[in-house]
Amino acid sequence: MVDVAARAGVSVKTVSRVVNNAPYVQPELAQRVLAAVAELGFRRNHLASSLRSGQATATIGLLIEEIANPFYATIAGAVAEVASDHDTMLLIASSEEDPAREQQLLRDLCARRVDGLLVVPAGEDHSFLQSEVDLGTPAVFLDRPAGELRADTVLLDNRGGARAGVRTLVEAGHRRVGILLDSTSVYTMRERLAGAREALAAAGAAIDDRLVRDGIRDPGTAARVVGELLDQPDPPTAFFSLNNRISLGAVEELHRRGSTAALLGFDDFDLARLLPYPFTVVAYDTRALARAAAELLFRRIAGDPSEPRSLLIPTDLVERGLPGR
Amino acid sequence: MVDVAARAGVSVKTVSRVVNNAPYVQPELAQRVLAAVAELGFRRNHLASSLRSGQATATIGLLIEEIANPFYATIAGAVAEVASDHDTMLLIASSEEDPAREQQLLRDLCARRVDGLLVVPAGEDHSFLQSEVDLGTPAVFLDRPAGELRADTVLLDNRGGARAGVRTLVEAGHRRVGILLDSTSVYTMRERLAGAREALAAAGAAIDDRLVRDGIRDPGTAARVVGELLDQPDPPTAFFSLNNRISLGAVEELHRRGSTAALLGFDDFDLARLLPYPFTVVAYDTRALARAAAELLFRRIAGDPSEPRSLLIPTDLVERGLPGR
DNA sequence: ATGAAAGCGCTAACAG
DNA sequence: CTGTTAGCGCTTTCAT
Repeated sequence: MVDVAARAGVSVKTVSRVVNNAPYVQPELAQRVLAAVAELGFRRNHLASSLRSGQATATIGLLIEEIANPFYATIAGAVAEVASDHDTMLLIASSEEDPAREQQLLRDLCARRVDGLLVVPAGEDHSFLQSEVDLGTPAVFLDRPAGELRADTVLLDNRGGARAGVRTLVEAGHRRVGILLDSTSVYTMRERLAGAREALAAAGAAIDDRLVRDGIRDPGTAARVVGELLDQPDPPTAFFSLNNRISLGAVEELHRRGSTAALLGFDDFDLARLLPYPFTVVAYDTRALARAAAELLFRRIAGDPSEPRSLLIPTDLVERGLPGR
Repeated sequence: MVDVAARAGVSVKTVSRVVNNAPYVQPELAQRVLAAVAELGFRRNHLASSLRSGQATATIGLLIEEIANPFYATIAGAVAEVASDHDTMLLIASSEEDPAREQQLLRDLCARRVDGLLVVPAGEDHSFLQSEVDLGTPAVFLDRPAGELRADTVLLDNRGGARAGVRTLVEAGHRRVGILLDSTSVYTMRERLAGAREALAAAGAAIDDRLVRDGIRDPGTAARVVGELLDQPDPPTAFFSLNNRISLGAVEELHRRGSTAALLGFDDFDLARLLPYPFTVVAYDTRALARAAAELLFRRIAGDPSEPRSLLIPTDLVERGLPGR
């Protein structure tokens, strides 16, 4: 900038004004400066700029589990759009479900002085963020609630969606429902399970805990567990799979066996229509979830001082066939 | 940092040393500093640090078309892993296939003084990056070659993969092959088309340009075009679809008609096994593509001064059934 | 409307 | 081993 100023025969401050499109610069001087900028290939150092001006790195941090996962990729895409509307760049970090790593990454994002944080939390305690939030780095949590920290939160209606879905199973006459999930250590799984329990309880159906199977991490395991449940005496007449990885394995096994069990899944699929076994899903709008969170964050960045808010994104039951009992 | 130094009764330099784990600090002083850091909630300002130290923002920029697209999400995931190995964060920007936007985003990334750039190019001319590269911001292009810029490039073997795939069609007796693509303005499509032409030409099959259809952007259009081609006199006996969006539509239409045409697709599917119509694909390792590019970039960042390199990632023919003529 | 000087928070270069 | 000083590139403040 000093070089540009020298070349244009003006002060650095004038260069700064021109580069930032500030008013009150004579067109003639501005021309000279622009010419010098072009000749010298000058590019403003954004780091120095935001160091001096205090805030506004025009960057937000997004912390997710894993960017390659389509759910998080969809979130990242929607967030990127909102960020782009605010001329803001996106720093993306993947926690890989490791709370220690999550904490380190969040600290690092703060050290880079992002304007705000969008977090799909992995850990249970985010109190370490309190000082950052107090110091003016707003944080919005999405998909899962923050632990030990009062902050804005945007969640799916996991419980309500599961309840509505399982209610249709009950209404179709099913009482023995096999429930397949990965881990109760994940908030969304607990909520979905609770919703299922509520719907069954409302029908006066005692829940058979032997039909609830967790630890299912991949389609192969899901297929095996479905087989085991079907092979036991008094097998389930319906299944509720709590995410789409599990649904996939269930579809395969039910199709393979020519079963007539009903299948309900949480999470929609792009290709559900083409799969060889009909099933109904509890769908939701991932982009709406992410957009709501991002827009809330930018409102906070703009200075909205109101109390922390909790938003709930509704789910939608998409019926694609559900055999009765 | 000044406050921490005062509190610990040491100089700022000592604080700096402690915070950066520099050697030659008495454990006792280090303890005092660490205590002061904790009490004051001090967090090092990464911006100021990299401003002063010249380089090393520990950030790389990734420019892609659209993060929500699974192909790019997979790339981002693999890049994030490599970056994480180098304690580096990832700034992701989506060009949305707009060359002007691409240029603006790349300039912005440079203004933020990223240590390097990973680019899936959208535009045809990247000469504007020359000065940045000369000034020490290395750039590696992936999936498509850079325009008007000598730079490292990592590409898929689009042409070879298409050639090998279509050769199997030819060997199965097919001579009339319908070719479905979105746009010849995209490098990868041109290459795949060229590979298909080569394989057909090698078999002495005159290419019927009426069987080559472009402008197919979605599965619905793909299905319609497949129908049109099958309904014309002397229809194709096989189809080659140049990406998986198109393959999806083709699968649907062929299945719907109970057709016996062979289907070959470029791009593999997660769920290909479950789809209702058998087809063979030219598969490739997207993560390998991204890893190779990222590793090359970090080698450049570390100072590798050798000539720009071009890497070619091989493809793999996955046969899942291919009816003969 | 333009410029001079100070300083954002940190680290490099030197002293001690 | 520790401290002092200067300065990264920019913007703020206050003159002019």
